[in-house]
Amino acid sequence: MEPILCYPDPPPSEVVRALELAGYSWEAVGDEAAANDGLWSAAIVAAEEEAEAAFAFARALRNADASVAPVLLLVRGSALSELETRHELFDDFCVTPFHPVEFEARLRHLIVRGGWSETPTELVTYGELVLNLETYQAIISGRPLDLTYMEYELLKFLASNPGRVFTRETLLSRVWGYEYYGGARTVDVHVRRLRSKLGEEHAALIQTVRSVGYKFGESRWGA
Amino acid sequence: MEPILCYPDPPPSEVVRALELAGYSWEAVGDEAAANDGLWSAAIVAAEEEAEAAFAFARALRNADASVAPVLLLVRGSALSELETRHELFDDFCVTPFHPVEFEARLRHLIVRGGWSETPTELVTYGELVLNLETYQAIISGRPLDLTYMEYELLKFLASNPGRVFTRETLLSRVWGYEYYGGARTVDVHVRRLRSKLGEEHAALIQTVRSVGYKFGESRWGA
DNA sequence: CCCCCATGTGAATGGAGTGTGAACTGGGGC
DNA sequence: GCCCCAGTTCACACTCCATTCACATGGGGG
Repeated sequence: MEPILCYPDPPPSEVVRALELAGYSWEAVGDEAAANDGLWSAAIVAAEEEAEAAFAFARALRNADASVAPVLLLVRGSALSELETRHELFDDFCVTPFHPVEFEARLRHLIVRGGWSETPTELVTYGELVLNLETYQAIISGRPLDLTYMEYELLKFLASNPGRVFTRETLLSRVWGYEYYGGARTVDVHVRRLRSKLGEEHAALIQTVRSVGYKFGESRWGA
Repeated sequence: MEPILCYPDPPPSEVVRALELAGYSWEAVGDEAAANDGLWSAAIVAAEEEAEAAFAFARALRNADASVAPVLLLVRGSALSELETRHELFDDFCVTPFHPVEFEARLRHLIVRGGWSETPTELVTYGELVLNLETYQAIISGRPLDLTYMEYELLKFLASNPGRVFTRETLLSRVWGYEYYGGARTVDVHVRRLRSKLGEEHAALIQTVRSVGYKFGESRWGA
């Protein structure tokens, strides 16, 4: 996906934080000249300080025939009235200070509606393992894994909490999700099937902790 | 100027107050039938309570060919994540409780801009499949498909979100409408009819994800 | 008014997925 | 070296799910 254009350079720290949190790639520019090279999936223009300069930048973006990326304007609540005569300069605005969730929702809406790019996919990754939560698919070292529902759920849970040890009882209640009498073997068997499908070289991703349970990946406390 | 359409009837009191304050004329309706008579400069859909009904109303607005009024959605901050797959239903949203000044600014922006995102092409394509949203026709490999209304709607929804898995419940609520009671078998049967009409070679476009639901086409593996 | 087509629902079927018991393995402690 | 315990592996039975068929409903057009 194309990165997101930010103005000014550097952007406000809350913008950077929200972008990183949402997993977008971005790039900051200080003037319109720099904005004309490259493709952008959206542009964020912070008009909290030096509003006039920001408006000028937005106008330049609009005039540049190449870039038709949608513009998200950041503005103080006290400055909302200044938008009244500038509707042509932006596509959406966000009142600062903003909540990161609202910010991301507006950004996503702009990008999706603008048809500029696809939404970032929800992924769980660990090393060479990638779980696509939207498509229920798993890939390791580029090779697709053909997992059943329970195998997928178990792997997702483990990979979402790498390095942490779970007892069989915990796994049964968190993955299977119901009160369970006996049958701790169930977990073992599913772990075995997972290991065999992960293949020889990655089977060690799921480690046995004797007398305790299983954990995924390396411990955070060092090998 | 044409009045502003409000849903539900009566609208939330804060909406009424803000509209009166800003001097807009408005009218409230309780269902989509009432919305089809008359011209509106914008539509405000409050989805704070009974979000599903509100989404269904917004969808009906979008489908009604007559009304092209831009839609402003009111939504709780905690419900922002529900917007993720519903971007086509609205043009802008406002998080409640809102400040009247922000509300008015968004409304004005919508009206002035006239709803900013006209979809450039009314086509949905995936591989050899082409859906013409204006003429309600479907073509695959150059061969026209004779689809019924529900089959078309289902295929449109799936093809608009390729690679993503949807549960039967999600499909029922998103394609059939909200709070549809009854058989998940309904989805299965329609999928089967779609597959048979797609023909042997393309039947695999709709994939079954066991214990989960259905998905369309291949997965998207974000960067 | 009747027919036809679109749509929804229940039941039968076949098969993939899952759980369980039992045999097997391996390692640590005595 | 032996025993015991925990984990692993295997085979099989059974449950649950998707598919498919057959039929009921109901609305629109001829």
